[in-house]
Amino acid sequence: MKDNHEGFFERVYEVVRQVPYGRVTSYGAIARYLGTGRSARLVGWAMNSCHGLDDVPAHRVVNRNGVLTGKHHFPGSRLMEQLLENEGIVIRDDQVVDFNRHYWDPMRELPPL
DNA sequence: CGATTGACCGAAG
DNA sequence: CCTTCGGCCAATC
Repeated sequence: MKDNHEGFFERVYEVVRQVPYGRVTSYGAIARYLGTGRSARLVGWAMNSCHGLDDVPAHRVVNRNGVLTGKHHFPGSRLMEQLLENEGIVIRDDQVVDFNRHYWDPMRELPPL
């Protein structure tokens, strides 16, 4: 509880870590929650560094379209899809079915900064 | 310190 | 509908 914001990553990780089981969120939503808003790419960048962090369920983070954009970065070919389906989420054509229903908005669920 | 990039988003052609 | 472009911000080369 002191070096929380060593970098932008830690802040992203913190939000992703709070994503409940069986839920998904988007990069833009996290970015907006952090206040960066227009820098959703930074969130994706942070995920690039999330390799090795088991506390950061990157598979629960998709783009605003509900498409598993980062699935290509996961080991294997369909690990991300399997992880999501393992949580009860249905994936079809690399896309989350009923994304709106599984969507978890940090701004809506988490308290404001 | 300058230039590049990156798992995005949104708009425009 | 699909492709292209710009922006925005931080980390990396």
